[in-house]
Amino acid sequence: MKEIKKELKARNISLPTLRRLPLYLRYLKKFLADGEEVISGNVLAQLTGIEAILVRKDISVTKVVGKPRVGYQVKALIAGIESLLNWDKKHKAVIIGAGALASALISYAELKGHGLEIVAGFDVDPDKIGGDIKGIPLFDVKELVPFCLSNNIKIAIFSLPSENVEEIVEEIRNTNIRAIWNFTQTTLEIHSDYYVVNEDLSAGFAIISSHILPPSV
Amino acid sequence: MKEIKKELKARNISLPTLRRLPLYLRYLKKFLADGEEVISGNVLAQLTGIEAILVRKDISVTKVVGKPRVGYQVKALIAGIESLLNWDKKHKAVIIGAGALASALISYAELKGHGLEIVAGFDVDPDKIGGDIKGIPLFDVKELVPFCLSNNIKIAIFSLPSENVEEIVEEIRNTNIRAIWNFTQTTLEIHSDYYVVNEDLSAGFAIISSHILPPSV
DNA sequence: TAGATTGTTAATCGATTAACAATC
DNA sequence: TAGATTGTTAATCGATTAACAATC
Repeated sequence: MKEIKKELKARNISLPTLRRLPLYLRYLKKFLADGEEVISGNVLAQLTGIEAILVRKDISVTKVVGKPRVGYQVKALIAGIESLLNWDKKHKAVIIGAGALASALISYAELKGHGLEIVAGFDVDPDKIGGDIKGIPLFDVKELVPFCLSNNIKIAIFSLPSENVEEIVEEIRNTNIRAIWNFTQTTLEIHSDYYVVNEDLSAGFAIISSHILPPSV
Repeated sequence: MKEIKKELKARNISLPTLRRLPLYLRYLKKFLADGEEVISGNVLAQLTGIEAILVRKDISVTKVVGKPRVGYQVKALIAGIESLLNWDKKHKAVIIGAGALASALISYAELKGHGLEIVAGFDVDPDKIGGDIKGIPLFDVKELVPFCLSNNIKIAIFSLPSENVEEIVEEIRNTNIRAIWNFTQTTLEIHSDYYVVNEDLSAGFAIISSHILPPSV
């Protein structure tokens, strides 16, 4: 795991850059669908609302080179971003906690397009076990470890109540899971065995609400 | 709107700080529930996984002062953060697009605890109109503007397909909405009339997938 | 050729971290 | 008092932005 981080660093790929690449990709695909074959950094900047110089800096990490006076090949740029993000491959994942958020993530078509294959959900609720969400089967959380092992799952998505996070983390250490996408309210430390991305829905709302003036003002 | 941003800047409140405050708040509430009355910056750092010096820096924006050798009053700190984020007030909001993501946000209890009151959902689907999600009524999107006006709604949550974003933004300009929490795949520019927070689910996945090594390695 | 655009190197900006005096 | 912890000021670090040479 450490080597990967080091490698990303050596390649000068920052987390902010990684976060912006999907945005470029989205507009590049639209641009391609419109029949355009080349795009300049300036145009991509205008479409995404990101500074042109930052667009070029970000693109540089893909090693895709553009032609001065012309721009970048849209297809090559799409391929470059997808390759960098490993979005040209399939990623089998499990989701733990089969509630409303799990439904939302399973239903989120764009992620499927990026290679995310959620192959199973796990829950403790007997009413859910044996059922499915949009065709994704739901199993008893007791089956988590054997399922992950026999299907060589590398990614776990956490959408379960905070109370149960700790025990699930322990169980996951007996699997080949290498990355946890964590939507719970428990912050997970990055561990040498697996990489963690903590999402915090309240963080976005903090910005929203702090920008709302109290009624009196 | 510009004055708000300026004011935040004048108070030295950065976006990263705003994003971390909910995390502190979460652990402070747990700490309080455990019967603790004071907490040191170091302990809060350990709980949240954030550097102690950064914790103190972040706390400083709340104007809550601690006692050397003792720490911060937990209740005062909670109150300070909630006040800063306007989480001590109710915020009526509408959600546009009544799909799986809307269900997840409506079901997300923590947001309710932060004062977010989603009072109505809007959709174009006749099967959804007239129904509800967890008791939140769903209306025809045609009723959006009159509803927001007569209920003085200040916050809109976007969870609709990208194709329809533009027209909804236009409609919203005829309301008192001051903030848009945008979960669509269309990036919205911050406008002088309203503040925007763009969420991008693919951004988190980009970090996850780029940290997964290809099978051969 | 002239000029627009890329890609790299340097400068700036802002956020994080360190140092340390103040204080309980 | 002694020493732990706060809060502020300064230093560092990293990301963004600017400048500009290379090039098509």
